[in-house]
Amino acid sequence: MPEGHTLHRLANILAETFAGRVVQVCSPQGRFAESAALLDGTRLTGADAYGKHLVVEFEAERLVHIHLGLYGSLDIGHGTAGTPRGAVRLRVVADSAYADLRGPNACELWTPPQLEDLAERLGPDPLRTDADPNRAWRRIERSRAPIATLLMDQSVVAGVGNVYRAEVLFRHRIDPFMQGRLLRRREWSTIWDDLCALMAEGVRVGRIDTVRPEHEPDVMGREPRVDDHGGEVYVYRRMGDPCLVCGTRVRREVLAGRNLFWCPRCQRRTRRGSQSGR
DNA sequence: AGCTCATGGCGAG
DNA sequence: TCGCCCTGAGCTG
Repeated sequence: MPEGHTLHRLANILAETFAGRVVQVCSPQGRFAESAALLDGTRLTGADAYGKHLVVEFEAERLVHIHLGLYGSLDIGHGTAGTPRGAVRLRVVADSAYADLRGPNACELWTPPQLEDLAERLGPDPLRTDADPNRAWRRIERSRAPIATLLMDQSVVAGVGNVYRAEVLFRHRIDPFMQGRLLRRREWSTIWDDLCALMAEGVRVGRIDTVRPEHEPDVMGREPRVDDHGGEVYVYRRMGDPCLVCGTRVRREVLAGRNLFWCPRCQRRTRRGSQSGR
C-alpha cells in the first residue's frame, strides 16, 4: 500500500530486474488477458513512476499503466513464479524472476499520448528531477482549501499520501487547517525541500521514517510509533498518544474523507491559520 | 467466521 | 460528500 516512494522503488526494481529482457506476460486472473497476450514474448524496456502511478514500458511504445490504489500490491521476486496465489491480474516472468500484480486500481495498456495526458494533470512529483515546485505554489497561493487537503491533491503535488502529508506538516509545525493562500512562500519552499529529502530516503529504505535524530532526547520515554508500514513517525495514526516533542495528545479528524493526524500544540493555530475555519 | 480499517481515487449526485 | 472498486491484516467473538 503505497505512497509515491513505493512506486518509484518498484519502478527501480522492475527496471533492474527486467529491463532489456524478453519476458513472458500473462494474466492468471484474466482481467488483463487480452493485453497480456499482446505483450507476451516482447521486450520489456524500462519502468518509471509519476506520483503514485507506475508505468512499465515495452518495445513498440507499448506502456502498461498501473495504479495500486489502496489495496494493490506488486510482488517482485527471484526464482520460479509457481502457481499464482489469489487474483493475479498481471504476471511478468523472465528467466529467474517474476512480478505478480494483485488488486490494482488500474492496470491498462497505454500509448505515449495517454502518459503525456497523465503527466499534464499531475502536480510536480518531489521524486522526479524535472519537478517544478512553483507549479504547486501557484495552486496553493490562491486556494482557500486547507494545506492538508492541498498536499493530498495529486494535481497539486504528485506522490504525497496520508503519511507524508501528516508528517511533513508536523515537522514544520504547520496548522493543517491553514488555508493554502495564507501559507508563506518560504514555508512552501521548506515543505517542498523536505518532501524531496524524506521521499528520496523512503525510496532508498522502503519505508517512511520522519523522526529527526535531534529529537531523540525528547523521544526518550515516549516510544515513537513503529507503524504497520514499518516506519517511525511523529503523528500518523498516533491519535491519543503523547506528542513525541511536547507530550500533548495527538489528534485525529476526518478531512476530505481521510484521517488527518496532528499535534494541536506543536501545530497550533496561528493568527493566520485561525482565519481558515474548518 | 465476520467485522472494520487501510499509505487511493473515480464518478454520481 | 458518498459509494464503490478490491485485497489483506487485525481485531472480535
